[in-house]
Amino acid sequence: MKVATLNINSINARLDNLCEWLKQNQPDVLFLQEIKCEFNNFPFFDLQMYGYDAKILGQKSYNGVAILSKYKLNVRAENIPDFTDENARYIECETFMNNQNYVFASLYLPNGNPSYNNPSDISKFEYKLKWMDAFINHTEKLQINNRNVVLGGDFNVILSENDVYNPQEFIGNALYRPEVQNRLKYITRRGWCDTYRTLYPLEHGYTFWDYTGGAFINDLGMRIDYILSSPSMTDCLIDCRVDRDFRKREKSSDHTVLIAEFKDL
DNA sequence: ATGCCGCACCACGTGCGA
Repeated sequence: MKVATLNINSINARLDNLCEWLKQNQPDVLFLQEIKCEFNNFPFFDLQMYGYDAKILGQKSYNGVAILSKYKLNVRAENIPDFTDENARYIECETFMNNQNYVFASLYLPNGNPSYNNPSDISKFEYKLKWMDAFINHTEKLQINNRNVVLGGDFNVILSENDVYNPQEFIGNALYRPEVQNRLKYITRRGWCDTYRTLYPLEHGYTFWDYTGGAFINDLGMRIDYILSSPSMTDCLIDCRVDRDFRKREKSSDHTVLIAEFKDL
C-alpha cells in the first residue's frame, strides 16, 4: 500500500502537475492540504479520469483538505470530532482494501505565528495549541480497538534541530516552539510511527522550501509534513521517502510529496 | 527581510502563508 501526502497550495492552480504525478506514481491514497477551493470548484471529474475517488472538506481561498484513493472512500469525520473549527483542516475516511479496513486522515495544522503587522498577537498560537490538543485527544480514540490508521498532512511542526536548515533562526517560531514539539512527540510516544524519521534517523527529510530567496536550490528547507501510522501498523512499514522532483517542477507548490509504503497486514 | 513568491478573490490591492 502506497500512501502519500502533499500540501498542494491550490489544487486548481496545480491540477496538471497533480494528475501527471498521480499517473507516474500511482499511490493508493493521497492526502492533500490547502486545496483552497470549495466543493463546487473541486476537480472531481479530472481525478476520476485518473482513477481516483475523492472526499474533501473545502473552503474558499484558504485551507481545505482532501483524500484521494483508488478505493472507494467513506467519510467518517469532517473536522476533528467534538472540536469546533471555523477552518477546513481535517477530513477522515474509511476504506476497505486488500481485505482490511483502514482509516485515513488528511490534516492541515494551523501555522500559529502572528501576522507581521501584529507581532504580539498570541491568538493564532493559542488556536494551534487547542487544535493540537483536540487532535491528540482524537488520536487516543483512534487507537481504541487497534484500528489501522494512517494520518498524513502538513503538521506545521519542526520536531527537532535536525528538521530545519537553521534552527537558531527558528527559536520562538510557532513551528519550533517546545509546546508544539512536545505535543507531537507525545503522539509518537503513544506508539504512532513518524514513518520518515523511524527509517531515517539522521537525514534531513525536508518537505518544504520557501518560494523566496532561492530556498530550494540552496536546500534551505524544513520537515513539516508527516505520515504517521498507528501502532498496529508499525511492523508493516516498508519505506518512506521525500519526492523532491515534484518541487522541481514549473509552478510547483512550496511543499513537496512525502510517500510511505506499507506491506499488507 | 511586517513578505524576496505565489495563491485567491467583494481583484490593479489585500490577506494569508512558514
